[in-house]
Amino acid sequence: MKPTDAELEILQVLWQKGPCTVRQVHEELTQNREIGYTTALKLMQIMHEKGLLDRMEDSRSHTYSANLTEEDIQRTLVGRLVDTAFRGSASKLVMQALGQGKASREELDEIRQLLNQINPDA
Amino acid sequence: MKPTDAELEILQVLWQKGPCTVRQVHEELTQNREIGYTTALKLMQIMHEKGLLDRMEDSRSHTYSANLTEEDIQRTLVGRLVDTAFRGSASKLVMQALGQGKASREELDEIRQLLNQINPDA
DNA sequence: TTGCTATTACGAAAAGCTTCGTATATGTTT
DNA sequence: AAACATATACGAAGCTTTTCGTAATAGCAA
Repeated sequence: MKPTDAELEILQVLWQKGPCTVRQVHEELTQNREIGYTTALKLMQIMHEKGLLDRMEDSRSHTYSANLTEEDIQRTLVGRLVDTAFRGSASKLVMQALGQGKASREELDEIRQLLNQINPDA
Repeated sequence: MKPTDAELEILQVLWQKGPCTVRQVHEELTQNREIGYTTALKLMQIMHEKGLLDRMEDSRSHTYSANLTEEDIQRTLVGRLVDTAFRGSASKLVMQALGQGKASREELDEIRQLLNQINPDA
């Protein structure tokens, strides 16, 4: 399940804030860019139809929540990117990401630790 | 410059085979999926208009080549994915990619070496 | 030359994504 | 109850991407 760009924006809000009404999501989105209320509503309705969001119809307004975790989507998107842009080589993607020089020393240490867990005797 | 999915397929062919005619690209694409000749042609014409491909009009048939390197596009796509799906954290993406367990021991060693180059005294 | 084949050019249909206007329903306030 | 505010529902327009049919063009073969 690969979300579209607009869908991913909405998922980000729900992952960070937890279950939200359309109004709450819309307010968050307008922090970053202009987008109409009914646009956000429509997107979330479609995402619900697709099974991407759960919906609680408690009160007058509905409360939506993400049906997949952030890690689920990250796994999907990384897998796709490896296949389509890196000819299946996850390590090439890793090298590219590390090469951008945006990771802090602490993050690099974390990665080192993970490497040791995967293949300790190197 | 973010290529579409279909555009990326074509770029992959050109990166691997070097400059190609539409026929050559089309033959390669049909190895993986069904796609009409004129569909491939149209895509390549559009990519040329966008500046994504160069075109040599030598003979009757034209020869196309990628205008950006594989690394250029990889950098763009990784950067976008980090921003949209990993909240800007390149190291989270790296952890996710490594966690999939698809990298061989040799690849992991390569990554270790790169880590040491970036931040040797850890 | 006349027809056959391979190629590009053009246009438009089909599908998916994004956007929002308008209508409708449901509470809330006076 | 009447007016108002807030929500959802619906439908459609606009844009991008993907697809291919048809026409025009250029070389090749008979």
